[in-house]
Amino acid sequence: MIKAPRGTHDVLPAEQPLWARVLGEAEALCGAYGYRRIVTPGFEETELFKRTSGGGSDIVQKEMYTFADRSGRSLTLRPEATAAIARAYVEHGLAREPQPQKLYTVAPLYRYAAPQRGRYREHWQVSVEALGSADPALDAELIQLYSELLRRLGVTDYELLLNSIGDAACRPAYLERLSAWLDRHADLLDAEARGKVETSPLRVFDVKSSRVREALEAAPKIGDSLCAACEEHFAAVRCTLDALGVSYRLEPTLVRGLDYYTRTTWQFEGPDGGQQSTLSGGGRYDGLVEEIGGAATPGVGFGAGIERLLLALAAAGASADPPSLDVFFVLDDGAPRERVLAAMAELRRRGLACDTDYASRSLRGQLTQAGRLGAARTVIAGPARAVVRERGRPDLEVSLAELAATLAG
RNA sequence: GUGGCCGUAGCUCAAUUGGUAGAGCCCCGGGUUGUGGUCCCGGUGGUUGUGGGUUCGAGUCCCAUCGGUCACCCCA
Repeated sequence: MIKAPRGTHDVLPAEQPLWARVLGEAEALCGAYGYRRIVTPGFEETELFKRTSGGGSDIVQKEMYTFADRSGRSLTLRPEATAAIARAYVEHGLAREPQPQKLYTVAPLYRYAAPQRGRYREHWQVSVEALGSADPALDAELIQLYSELLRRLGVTDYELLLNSIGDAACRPAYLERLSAWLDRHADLLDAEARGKVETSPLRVFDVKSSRVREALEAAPKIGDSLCAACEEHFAAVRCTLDALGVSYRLEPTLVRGLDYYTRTTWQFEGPDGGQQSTLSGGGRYDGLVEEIGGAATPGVGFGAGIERLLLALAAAGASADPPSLDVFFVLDDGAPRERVLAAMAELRRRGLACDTDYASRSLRGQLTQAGRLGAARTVIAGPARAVVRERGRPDLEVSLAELAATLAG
């Protein structure tokens, strides 16, 4: 039997109401905050992601779905949305429109990682980005937007981690200090940490070994090495978050997986006990647009995992109502089906949700089906007359000719 | 990519030391019942993830493979 590919999943009709609620709230919020929807291709030139994510990133090193098309071009299923949005921003001259450009997209992303609960090879994210402004109020706005989404969906069990990782002015000097420290204390590190010293020293802070972590507490932190401009920016972000009533925990070792981040980085951590607890994550990327050939342009944004959010929602016991049905038509023996179908079409034209039996069910079976579908009213049609049945009301008998008018009125 | 655990009907699960594959729910039909709910009766549905192997005989043991899950890794 052919099954969905490893790491992918179907979203069945029964799950759609909850998906619609999540996506509906997300889109409504983006609109309320002035973000406009953008849709980019599902795949891009491989070079785009290689350049922006960074050669040392896990995405580029082992997670991209890269393939050559029939003409030999190297293409990659998008593993993240920000680079694609920045590409569109440059390509279509959005930089010449009023700044900032506040954009969002809802799209499936592809990463060849080992599937696990809450971690898929194809997963959906809502990505929200503000390009063209370095205003720290935007960092705070984006963070607050997502916390508002959580609030609206009833997710309260989470934590916001916040950090600043500096910029091109102060990070290089910090990395040298860190590297020097790591060299001096190489004996304290394990193999995993040593491996990172070469590729991306910042990420040594990610190691799991508690012994190494303890040792690293004495290592220089980026927060103590920020230049004045970064320091000021970060202070403004925190100040605005305080004003917005968003609580957070400063996490000096929070480093995100993509090379393009500068200054503010953040992550929302959900309740799911396992390792896949990140609900959303983002940060500022003031060098990204320039990296792909645009003018120097600041930017900030985040990606929020839909499946992860659904997991948190399930933990919070959330549910959503299935779509409602206005009228279900039951046909008794001898009922003229064509006339009933015509009446149904007329009602649908008037905006009523109608359905009937297509499975040759018995009268009892049809009534059961009406109940299952949650029909507000049920019409039991006979040869010449019909009974309109509505919960809490006496049955109403009408002729078939009056049926559509009665139900529409 | 590495390691542990798991894989029986659409769903949740049974099946002595290897001996013909079952139940509940769901679905369909019927009976009961002043609504379609309840209760009762009956029925449909499975090459036991897949492919090999051992055996007179494999859901059960062995190998491989696919998938899930947990951990590593990493992230959403």
